[in-house]
Amino acid sequence: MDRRQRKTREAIFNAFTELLSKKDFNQITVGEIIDRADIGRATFYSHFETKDFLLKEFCEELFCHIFDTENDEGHDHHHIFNCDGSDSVFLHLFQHLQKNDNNILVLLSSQNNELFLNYFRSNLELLIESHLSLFDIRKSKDIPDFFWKNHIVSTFLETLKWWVGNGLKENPEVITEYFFKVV
Amino acid sequence: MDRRQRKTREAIFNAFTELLSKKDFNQITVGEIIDRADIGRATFYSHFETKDFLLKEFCEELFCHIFDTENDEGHDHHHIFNCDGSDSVFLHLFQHLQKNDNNILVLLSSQNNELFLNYFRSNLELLIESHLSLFDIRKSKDIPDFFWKNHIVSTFLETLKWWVGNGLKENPEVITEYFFKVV
DNA sequence: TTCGTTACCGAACACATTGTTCAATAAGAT
DNA sequence: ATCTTATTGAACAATGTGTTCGGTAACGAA
Repeated sequence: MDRRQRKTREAIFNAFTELLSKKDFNQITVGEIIDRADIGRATFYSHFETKDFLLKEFCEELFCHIFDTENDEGHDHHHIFNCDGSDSVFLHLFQHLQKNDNNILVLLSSQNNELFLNYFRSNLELLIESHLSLFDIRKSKDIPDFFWKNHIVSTFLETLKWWVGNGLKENPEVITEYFFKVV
Repeated sequence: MDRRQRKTREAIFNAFTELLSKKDFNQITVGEIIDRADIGRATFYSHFETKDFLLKEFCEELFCHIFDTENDEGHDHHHIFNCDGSDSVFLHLFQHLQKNDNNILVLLSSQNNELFLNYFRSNLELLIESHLSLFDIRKSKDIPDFFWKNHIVSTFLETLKWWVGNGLKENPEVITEYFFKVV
């Protein structure tokens, strides 16, 4: 990829992040983005078809980044559901989010985060689907699997939102404990 | 209130609902609303400052409607947390939503429903706050109240969204049972 | 029915935002 | 050194926003 392309793309993403931390996605205009990124209007549209596509690619990139580093660190995710949550994917996710990514935190605390959360949701669902059987012992037999799956994912995302919204005061370990206890 | 005002207000709301069931809030224009409602542009703006205020008042009205009818039916809500969920507020809410309001279902299944869900959330939080002690026996002592409160409300809303998103296939009683079992 | 009030109309308006086009330029790759 | 391509800046039509205003007609109260 051309160095110029990379630079402008990054400039756009940076400007976008800054604006996103200040105002709602819908209230951000392309004009503001290109002013802050200091690029030409035509350049923006040569990179992104519309503002929505910018958000989409932004989310995708962040999302890939989370799960790539997760995998790079060599965790196998067979113990998703060990009792206390230690060494689970969920703990790793909480830890990762606390350490690394300001961008992700911005997205999670902004209003219009549905798109990003949906990426999260669908991937977590896949993850959980393949390990739901490990959870069999403790789950009530009266409740269908597809409800359980949705419940676990929802609870994780809501816990995450709550944590971020409250300023990341608790340790990842504590949050993971809360999460496992309520689920 | 002038009969003319009521009529236009209703016409706007109806047009808004129809459009909301077809496309995202952000993609709806004032032009479309007034065309469908068959009113003048100036009239729209004499009723609502902006499109966002329309959404706001729309949500408020729907939301009041839910809780008003809840109260009119003379339920006292002291048994929010009886074991199986029968005769709980939650059951009544599920029942009410299934029977009555197409508008609310439209809002719940649309993308941009954060505003409406927030009304829901904050009122449910108040409701639960005053009855959280009734739940003491079964909740784990290691988890702070404010996390529990958030968890219960989130789980209710996520259950509701899941139910609506899946086409209201289950009975309200069944959904309430699921909800109570996972919480 | 009458009379004063007020909501609606509709057409026009300035304004902001969007997304496109194009030739010129400068920075890339090889 | 040369070919390629991203960026620029300015202009552009098209669309949407929110306001204004005189004229009309429906309204509520007497």
